[in-house]
Amino acid sequence: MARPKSDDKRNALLLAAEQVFAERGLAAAPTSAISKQAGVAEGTLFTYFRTKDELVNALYRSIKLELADALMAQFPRRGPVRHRLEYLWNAFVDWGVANPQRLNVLDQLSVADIVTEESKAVGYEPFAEIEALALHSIKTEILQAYPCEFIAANMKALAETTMGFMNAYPDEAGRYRQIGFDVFWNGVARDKA
Amino acid sequence: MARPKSDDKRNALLLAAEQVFAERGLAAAPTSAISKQAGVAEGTLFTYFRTKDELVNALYRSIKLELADALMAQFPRRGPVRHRLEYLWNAFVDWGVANPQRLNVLDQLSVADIVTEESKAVGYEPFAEIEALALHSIKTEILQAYPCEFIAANMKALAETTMGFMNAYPDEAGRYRQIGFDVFWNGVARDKA
Amino acid sequence: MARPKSDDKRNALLLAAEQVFAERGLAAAPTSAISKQAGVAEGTLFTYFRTKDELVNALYRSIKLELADALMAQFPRRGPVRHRLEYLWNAFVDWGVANPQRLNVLDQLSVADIVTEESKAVGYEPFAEIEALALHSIKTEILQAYPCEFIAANMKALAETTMGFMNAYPDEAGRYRQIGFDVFWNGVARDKA
Amino acid sequence: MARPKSDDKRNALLLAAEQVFAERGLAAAPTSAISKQAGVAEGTLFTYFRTKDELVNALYRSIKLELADALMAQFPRRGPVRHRLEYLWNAFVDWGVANPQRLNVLDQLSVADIVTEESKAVGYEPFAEIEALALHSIKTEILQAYPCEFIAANMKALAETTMGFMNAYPDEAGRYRQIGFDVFWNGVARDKA
DNA sequence: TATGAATGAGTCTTCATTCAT
DNA sequence: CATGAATGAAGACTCATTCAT
Repeated sequence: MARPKSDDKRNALLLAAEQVFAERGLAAAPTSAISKQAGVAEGTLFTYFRTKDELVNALYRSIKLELADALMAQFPRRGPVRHRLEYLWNAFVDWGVANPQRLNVLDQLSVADIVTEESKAVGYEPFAEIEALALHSIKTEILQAYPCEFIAANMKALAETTMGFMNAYPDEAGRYRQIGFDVFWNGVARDKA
Repeated sequence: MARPKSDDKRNALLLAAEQVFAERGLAAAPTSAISKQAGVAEGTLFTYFRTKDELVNALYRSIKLELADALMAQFPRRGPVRHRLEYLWNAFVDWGVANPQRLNVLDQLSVADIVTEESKAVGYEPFAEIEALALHSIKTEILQAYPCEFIAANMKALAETTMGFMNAYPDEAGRYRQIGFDVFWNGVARDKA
Repeated sequence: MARPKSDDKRNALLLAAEQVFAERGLAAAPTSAISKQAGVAEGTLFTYFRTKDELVNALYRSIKLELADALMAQFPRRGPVRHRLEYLWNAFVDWGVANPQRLNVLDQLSVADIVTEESKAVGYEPFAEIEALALHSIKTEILQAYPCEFIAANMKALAETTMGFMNAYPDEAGRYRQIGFDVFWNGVARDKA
Repeated sequence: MARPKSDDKRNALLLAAEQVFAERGLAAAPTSAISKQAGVAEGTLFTYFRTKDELVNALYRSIKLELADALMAQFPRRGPVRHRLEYLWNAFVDWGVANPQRLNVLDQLSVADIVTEESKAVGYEPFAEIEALALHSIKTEILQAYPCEFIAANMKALAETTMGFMNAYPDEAGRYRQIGFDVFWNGVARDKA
């Protein structure tokens, strides 16, 4: 499809949606509030996204993509396994702490049934790539013989938990980031560090 | 009393709410669908719960209570720490797999802002007892010197991840239950098993 | 129709209706509020009045009847015309000031279309009698040659206006009662007093 | 602007509200009936008036304004007091007889507690001007030494009574208009005409 | 007869979406 | 393409009335 005139407007709408969802909750967020926050007319939203659901799904993908980029942009392709995993961990956790609103919305979207399976698949794609890249090069070496996706899922779960504590106790954010990773590493590595 | 308010009907409404929330999502669940599913008139819902929010909060508390009971009813007060933690793990995970719908709704409610802080506090109460009982007796012995709530939160996160895999791969449910616990235990225990 | 058991309850309901209408306005007065105020169950109201409309009409008649009684109980059958009219005036106005709530409700009911024409006729009956008694014995003497009901209607209108001022400025209630009557008398009498 | 808000539609809604209130009573007038009568969709009403209350208040003000205009447009600024008062009387009474529905609704609104004090104040404004103009120039001359507002209130009360008779007996409307004014004038003037 | 839970039509209002300007 | 008024299908909640107890 030919893109509508302004990418700026599209981005403004996505950003506005994120803000409104974070403030009022996904359920109670009318499109009118989103377009207002974005500084465009109510009808304009629908020239960029055919329906509200489409906007929500686009937002989900956009956040997922940005997150994937945060993880991969500087990912070290070489070096000790522990270092590389810790790099991923820190990149993930730092992103979440730097973008609490975005993380919050991502949480909401992840349980909302508006997000289609297709979007979830698309959103997962870059992570599959990351995992493939990171874990595959690693598995045989020193991690437990668990399914690759299981390890990744656990990492994600522990990282999100850790973010929660980092946000709740900013003074000890550094410590939580560290012990969070320790829990993960000790949980899945064959030998303790 | 003319016709006393029936506990059956109240429970039917809670159950119906759970089903409808699971099917259509918390956001898109009209009270009319709930009363219909419960087999009562639309108005009847409001003689048992003054508002929709009140119903949602009651449901949250009810699920939390049931879950607490599933964990605590047979909880072994003595014995090796590992055993007792594994008991909790299995009880939680088995409950979640046996009640996927209920767990799903609990997840939705946990991020919904309809659930009040008070409800969250009430819902947390029985778990505080678990934590006190389980973790306090443990901390000094063989677990890492992490904040008690951090360990609990990690346990919950890993357990929910594990449940996801148990549901996705029923044939290997037993194995996932086991390795899930291993990840947790190795992550937080001072010495590997 | 055979009267239900308790006249007390019937009166309690009428009184309660009056209070609730005065407080919340005729429009926003649910029957449940009335029965609660009367100290009976919601259903009980409907054993004394088949419908809400019937209750409203009964209340209208009851107030009208009480008012008529206030006017006629001690009405002087003899004496100078001016005195007797002034007696009526004072009785009316004093009743309204003593029962502002009842007067307020009467005003609401008078414009509400729930009150049937029949009720209005019935409510007017005693006043017709009063007028007949008072004015007929008077007309030919010293009042203007206006239709009897026109004079009565003017008297009522002026009296209600006067009551408004008496309620608004209680310190000058006596004065308003007096000048109100003067306006009426000078308006309809053939010669100024 | 896309489609500007149309004054026609706004007026249609006010007129429709007036008709529906007159027919069914203020209490039993759903907004759906109003929008239907106005020939617009149910939702449209709420783009012109945020709430039903706002519509009601706007209607009150609009009627009051129209009435004020009917009285003042041609009001004679000079001439004998009696003439000028009679002009006002006739203008008021003629307006009421020509717009019985509007007058009826005004009466309903005047006792309804939906109409705010602010609206009442605004609605009274033009009449204050009338009073100032008419009565102030008069008080010292030939009227009784009554409070200005008391005279005005009596005038209104008598006028509405008169209108009732004019409507009830159209054949004698002219006569009632005359004798109504006579009652008023004789009631408040220092000397009989 | 008294009670109050049960009923469901009806109320005001919101909101995603369309379309005239 | 941008605008925002128009639309009408829901949605949460109320309430007069019924009826099981």
